[in-house]
Amino acid sequence: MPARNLTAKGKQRRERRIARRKREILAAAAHVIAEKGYSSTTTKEIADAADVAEGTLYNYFPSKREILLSIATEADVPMERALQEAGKLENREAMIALFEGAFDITEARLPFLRALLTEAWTDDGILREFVTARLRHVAQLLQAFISERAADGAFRPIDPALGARMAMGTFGGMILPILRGVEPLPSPEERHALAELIVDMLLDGIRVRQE
Amino acid sequence: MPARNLTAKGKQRRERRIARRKREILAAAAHVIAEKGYSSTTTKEIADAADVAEGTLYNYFPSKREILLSIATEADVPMERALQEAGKLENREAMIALFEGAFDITEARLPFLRALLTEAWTDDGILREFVTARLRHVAQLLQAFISERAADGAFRPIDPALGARMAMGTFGGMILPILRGVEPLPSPEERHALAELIVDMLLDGIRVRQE
Amino acid sequence: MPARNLTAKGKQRRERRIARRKREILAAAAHVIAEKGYSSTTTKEIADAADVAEGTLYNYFPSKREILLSIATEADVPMERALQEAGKLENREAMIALFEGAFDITEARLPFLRALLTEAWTDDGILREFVTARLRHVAQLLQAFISERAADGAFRPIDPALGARMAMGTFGGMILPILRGVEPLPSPEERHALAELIVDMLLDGIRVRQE
Amino acid sequence: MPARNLTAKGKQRRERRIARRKREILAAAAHVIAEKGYSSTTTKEIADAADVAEGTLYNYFPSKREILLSIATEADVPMERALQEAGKLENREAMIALFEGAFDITEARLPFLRALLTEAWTDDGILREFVTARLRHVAQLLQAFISERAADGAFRPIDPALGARMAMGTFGGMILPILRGVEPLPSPEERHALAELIVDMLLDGIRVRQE
DNA sequence: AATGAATGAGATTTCATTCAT
DNA sequence: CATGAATGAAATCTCATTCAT
Repeated sequence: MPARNLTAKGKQRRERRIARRKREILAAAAHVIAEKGYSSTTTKEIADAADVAEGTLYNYFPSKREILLSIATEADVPMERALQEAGKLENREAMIALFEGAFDITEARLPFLRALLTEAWTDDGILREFVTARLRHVAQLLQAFISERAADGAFRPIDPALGARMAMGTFGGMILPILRGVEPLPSPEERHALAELIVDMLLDGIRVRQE
Repeated sequence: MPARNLTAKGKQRRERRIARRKREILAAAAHVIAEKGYSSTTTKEIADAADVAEGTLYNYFPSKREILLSIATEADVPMERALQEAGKLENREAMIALFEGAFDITEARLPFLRALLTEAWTDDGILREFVTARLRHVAQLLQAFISERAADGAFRPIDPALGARMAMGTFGGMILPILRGVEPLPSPEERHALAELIVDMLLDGIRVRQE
Repeated sequence: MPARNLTAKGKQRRERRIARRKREILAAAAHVIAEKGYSSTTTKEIADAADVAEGTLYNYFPSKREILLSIATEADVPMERALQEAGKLENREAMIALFEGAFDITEARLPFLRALLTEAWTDDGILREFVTARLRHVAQLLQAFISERAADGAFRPIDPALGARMAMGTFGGMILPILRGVEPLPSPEERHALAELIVDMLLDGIRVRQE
Repeated sequence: MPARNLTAKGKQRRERRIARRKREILAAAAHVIAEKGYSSTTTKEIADAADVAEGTLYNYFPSKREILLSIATEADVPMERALQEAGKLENREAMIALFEGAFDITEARLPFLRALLTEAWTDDGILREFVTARLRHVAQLLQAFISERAADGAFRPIDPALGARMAMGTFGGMILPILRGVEPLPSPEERHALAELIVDMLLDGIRVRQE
């Protein structure tokens, strides 16, 4: 029997090896691209970072651009999952969990997210497909939450869209310096306290209640 | 006739002409770079946008990189000025003026700022020299304000640095989509109301006071 | 007045210079491609043959392939012209003139034709656009001629299409070794005699008339 | 179990298997190379066409170039054989048989011949070794035939070399479009009639004898 | 000063060949 | 023997910069 008929087991092992190598290249590429931006990064730098020859990249990705898109997708996966888990925002605790989870995702995919944001800043296609869509989803969750609370008189009657954008901006103000690499990630212990702080500031502001 | 026998007046006119052409090139370059990012933008594209030949660029700037740095400086000028005018934050009105002024600067220099931020996201030198320094200045103003109010019992005793970052993040959440071009600039009339809203939300939060 | 407004004269001179350089590059490229075939020829070889830098090629042609197509067009021009001049074939002399003219074109465009035929052999698009169309035109002229002569009893009643193909094949048998470079071009003096011979052989064959 | 303890029978079977696989690869390669030309054809395309892995090619041929040379040889074999059978041309029937046989060889080796001619057009080595040599052999047969007939007054006293070239050109005009794939092969029944026509045209031309 | 063709270093991509499995 | 991922040399193409006009 010629060797061209691989056993099922051998085929699986091969597929796993390919998938693993693909992930390795993507991780290396995300690191370099996060540092320098996509167009300033050369395929040679990606290859060196992944410790393979330049030609090898092209056994796994048809072009440099396709590497970038795979990074975007990879960065997208856990966001998608987290949002599905987040479900409906119902109260302070759910909001805290949402922000806390966002810190966790950031940790897990820091270079991927940083590379993604870099390109989203100039590439409309990537912005729309991978960033705007997700942010809109979050904004909807927040808006629905704000509207409900406003309806039962718990929240002030501001424009829910504006309120959502402020909440996201507030979180963005925390997370962007981390993604950019000028601030360290908060430790897992600090995250809960920080998320609480953000939520409380959003809810009650900085000013002491004048009773 | 050689150019060396110029009257003082002629010399001035020549200098003004050069300065004007330089600004034209910078404005054109800022537009293109804001759209595509620095390294994806070619000198030909800049030259075309400025309606000059490629070689002409090099009569005004020694290199492509120097064009980027000039853009950053140009974007920086009004921020510097605004901060000096802002002086000490003293009360709600001063905060509102700070945010409102930021909208005005954004309008005046939109492509410059967008180009600047694009590169700051990946270029540490530009980040430090043109962005971090300014943001730190704003952060200090806000921190001092928060500390004072906290001292006299008007604000809650949160970490002033954190409070400042939240304030800036909140504003960033408003301004980034505008810089990115996915949201329109608020009209001059809207700006004051928007700045008031931001400040009030920061001060009192979204939740209705439970008296 | 800034230099960007060129005089009409200067513009013409510039255009002539560009056209001349374009022809130089094409001629050099045709030489190399005629020798080695299109895909075995590197842009470096073309550039060296034209005595310019590799990058310069791309100031005149958007891609290597476009150079090939320009060669094909260039080779096509005189054939087109000759066919228009050939008009209707009417008698032995017109046939002789047709074949003799084909020798002249071959001399004028030898490398272009050789490069063209090389690629037409494997490239269907080039074959159809630049070769088949011309050959079909010639075939039609010959067929019409044969049909007329057959109608008035001067020619034997063979299939005119077949007769045309034989005539062209006969000429091809003379010209292909020349295009391939294994036979020298006949001198201008030899050409007429050769064309006469071809035509007479076509008309009367090799066999002596058995009266 | 090591392969070295093979019986004579086993050895033969192994050799036959190797030879068979080699022929399969060559046939596949000839197909692809005939379509695209040698240098535009990749080893991957050859391997895919032969339904083996790229590496497998190198178990049978030391290099891509060697595959081409084997194709040339393969194309050459039946021509060699046919020429030996053709023996001396003696009369009209022998000429017809020569041309008819050439159609048969063409059918048997179409992709091999097409691939061979493609490369012979640009590769001097291949031209000399595989094409010129054969053609010269045919030309000699034809020349000898023409000379003899001319000596006994049956043929007109033209240059025998020229006559041979015209005969071959005439046949080339029929066969090249078939090799190129723009005309279909004549059916076995048509071939004899076609060969007769070619020979009669060569002998007596197209013009009706004016008795 | 202004021009834009020329340059060549360097970027992306291809592909014949090797080699560990 | 068969495989196909890995390799890296070489190909095509890009573009910041220079320079003759």
